[in-house]
Parts: sequence; C-alpha cells; structure tokens
Amino acid sequence: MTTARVLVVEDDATIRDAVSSALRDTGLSVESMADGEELEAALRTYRPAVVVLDWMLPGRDGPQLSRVIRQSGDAGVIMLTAREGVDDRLRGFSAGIDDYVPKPFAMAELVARVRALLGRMGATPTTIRVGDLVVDEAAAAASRNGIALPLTATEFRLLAYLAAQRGRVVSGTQILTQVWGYDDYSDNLVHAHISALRRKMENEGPRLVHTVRGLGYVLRGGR
Amino acid sequence: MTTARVLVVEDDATIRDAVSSALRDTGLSVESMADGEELEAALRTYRPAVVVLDWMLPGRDGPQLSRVIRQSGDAGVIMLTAREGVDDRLRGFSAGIDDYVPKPFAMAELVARVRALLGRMGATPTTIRVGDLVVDEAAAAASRNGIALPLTATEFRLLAYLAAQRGRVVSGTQILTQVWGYDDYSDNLVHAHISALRRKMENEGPRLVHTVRGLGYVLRGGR
DNA sequence: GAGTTTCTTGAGGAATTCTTGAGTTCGGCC
DNA sequence: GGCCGAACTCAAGAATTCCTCAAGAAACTC
Repeated sequence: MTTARVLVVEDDATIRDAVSSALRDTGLSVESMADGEELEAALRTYRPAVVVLDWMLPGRDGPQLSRVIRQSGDAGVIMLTAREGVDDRLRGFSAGIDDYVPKPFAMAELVARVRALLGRMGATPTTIRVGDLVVDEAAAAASRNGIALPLTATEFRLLAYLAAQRGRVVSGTQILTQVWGYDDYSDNLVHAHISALRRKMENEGPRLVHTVRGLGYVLRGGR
Repeated sequence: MTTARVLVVEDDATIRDAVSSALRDTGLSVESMADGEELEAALRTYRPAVVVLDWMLPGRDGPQLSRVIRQSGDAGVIMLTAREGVDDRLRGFSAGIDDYVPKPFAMAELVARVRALLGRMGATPTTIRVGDLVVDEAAAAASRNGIALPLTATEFRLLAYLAAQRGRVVSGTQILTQVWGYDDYSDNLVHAHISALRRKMENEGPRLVHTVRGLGYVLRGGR
C-alpha cells in the first residue's frame, strides 16, 4: 500500500511544522504551505488524500479554499479553527469540510482525526499490529490474541501513540505533549498511566511496553 | 455495479496466494490475511461480502472467527477444512457458516462455491445488519429479530448514522454535525436521543449502542 | 385551531476516570 | 555491597462525563 498523502495549509510556521512532523511520524507523506495561493497546483501535482486547512489565512481563507478542494477532487478536508464562533463553524460545514479541530488542540487529537478521516475514505488501514497486539484506531479498541483489552479513553490514546511510534523510544515529555497536550512535565502522570496500561495488557501476554531507563518508553514485541 | 469483495483468511501462504489469485481471476476484489487478529478491522473497512476462512489458524481458529463475522455484519462464510468427520462439519454449520470446502480441493470447486454464495446473498441492497438488528434505510424502518422498532424520525436518523458507522466510535460532535447539521455542541441533545433510542431498542435484546467514555458511541453486536 | 406527537433543554445524581502525592522498588554506578 | 536517582504502584480526592427525568417549545395532523 502506498502511503497516504496529506497537505497542510497553515500560516503559522510553528504550528505548521509541528503538525507536519507529527503526521510524518505516523508514517504519512506530508507537504505543507503557508497560504492557499498555490493550492490548485498542489492538488493537481501532489494529489493529497486529506488537506489540513487553517481557518484564518492570508489571502483566501479556509472556507474559500475548502470549496476549491471539493470542486476539484475527492480530497477530505479538516479545518483548524479558533475555539469561538458558531457561525464560522456553520459556514465551514456548509462549505463541505469533513471534520474540524478547534485550536488549541493536542497533537494526538489532530493525528487521530486525520487518520480517522483517511480510514473513512479508504485511504489507509486504521489498525496497527505489534506482535500479538492489535490497535484499532477507528474502533478505539485494542486486543491481544483476539481478546479485547478494557482500556479507558486516556489509556487507549496513550497506547495508540506508542503504537504509532512503535520501535522508537519516546520520552515522557513527548508523551505528555502528544497525548495530553500539556507542556509542563509531571513524571507521575505518565508513569501512572503506563502502569495502568501494563497491568491490563500483560494479563494477556508478555511485556510490550518496555522502559528505557533515562530515555523513555518503547512499544515492541519480542526481546 | 461494484465488484464483490472477498476476504481470505489462511495461514499457509501458498494456499492463500493461490486462492486469492484464482478468485481475482474471476473478477472479484480480494484481500487476504494470515490470521484473524485484524479481522474486525478488515470487516469494517473492507466490508467483504464473503469471507473464506481456514478452519485451523494460529490464534483464533475458524469457528471462533465465524462467530465474530456473524455477529458483526452480514458477510457470508466459507470454511476450508482439512478434517474429515461429521462432528467438525456440524460444529462449523452451527457456528453459522454458509458452506465448507474440504481440503484438498480443486480451485475451480472453491471458486464455484464462492460465486454461488455471492449469488445467494445478492439480494440485500439497502439494509444494514448488526447482530439481530436490521436497519432499512430505504424503508426508514428498523427491527430486531423481526420485531419492528417504533422509532421517531430523529431517532431513526441517529440509528441509521450509527449503523453506517458500525464498529467505529463516533463522538458526540460528529453525531451532532452528521445527524442534526448543528455545529455548536450540546451534550444533552445527543445524550437524550441516545437514551430514547436505547429504551426502545433494548426491549428486544442486548445492548447494541455502547458508550465509550470520553470518546463517544459505537454500534456493535456482542460485548 | 385544538390536540397530539416529537424535539429540545436543564438540572440532579450516579458512575467512572483522571490526577496527585507518598512510599516502595528497581537498576546502574562507584 | 551500598548509595542515588529514576521508575513504579497504590490509594484517595477531584473532576469529568454520562444518564434519566420532567417540562416547555415546536411541529404536525386532523
């Protein structure tokens, strides 16, 4: 399966880069641009399956662009909006966007929405497998050997993040920012949830969440 | 007419590939997997009309999987079994399989059985089945075990949306936008209607609308 | 226009889950 | 082998989230 392509249109460079690399980390192909001037060209040459679109943009704004996208293909649209403004949202949906994410957002939230939309559009599988563990984003469910794990929402988000980064060591800080959207670091918050996750996962098989002392955690089968 | 989709679950790569390409040669769309770990996700995203299932599989075996298939949708099941013996056959049929093919088999035999089963199942256009629930969009009616559910228009739209997204967790916001077309979120509106829907549906059987705390709701049979 | 059904809203209450802090265990290093 | 920091676990309070009920508003029907 070819990797799904995502286009990010956002004028704030900080947000743009953060979003782009977060999406890339989950194995997607990502292109980005600061405004919608060259949108048509990008749609034609890059053919993204999903466009992540900022609501407020210099030049043509999000709703205008989403109409262009709708008209010229089958790409899905996810809008990034400031929290206020019911009217705005209405206009967004009538312009044919598929989902919206209010700012500020946890990166994991956006990633999950993008992946969910890709899944709905048949562009990418929504499951990740690590050994005998299966993480199904769309169903918000995880299982080992077919036995469902009774995870809470937060535990699932944590596991889904580790699964997306499988084989790679992620630090407590990374987890906190990606899963919770927090900036200040509290050891315990992450530790406590890792602990709960292990308790539930390791009933059904060998350890999958490994701690790498001084660095963080990895999800991987074997060893 | 879209081509019919067939899912092949067989751990022996040689047989798997042979079966897959034989079916593909007759114009069917085919996906395959070596075990049943990701079966649920495949059912949801790929929506096969027929699943060709090996009896002996690592992890969850054929009969177990066929129960999963029965419960969560309307795909037909053809079992591949190496074993002789009436007992096995009986157990297979009681687990709700539609046909079985004993190994070793001529490829033409299997292809013929698959096509025959597809033909038999051809006549279910606008209805969605989830466990014992049937949702008929065209007729705007729903029933459980043949007993009609006295739903109001809004309740039906809600159920139809959940049915279309069956197996996938949908958030309150998603429901509000997709079913009502609203964009400002009011917990209660959705909650109240979910509540009413459950009251009417659960007179006739076990719970189908499951709440996933912190995330939303899923429509699915079992668990 | 009256009556009936359906939709929407709000608030109370219940249940689950999140988060925190303290004490304990673990692993590496001297 | 002992020390130190890092990681883990447990328990309890806090906070969220969800459910139900009841009543007013709106939409139909006759």
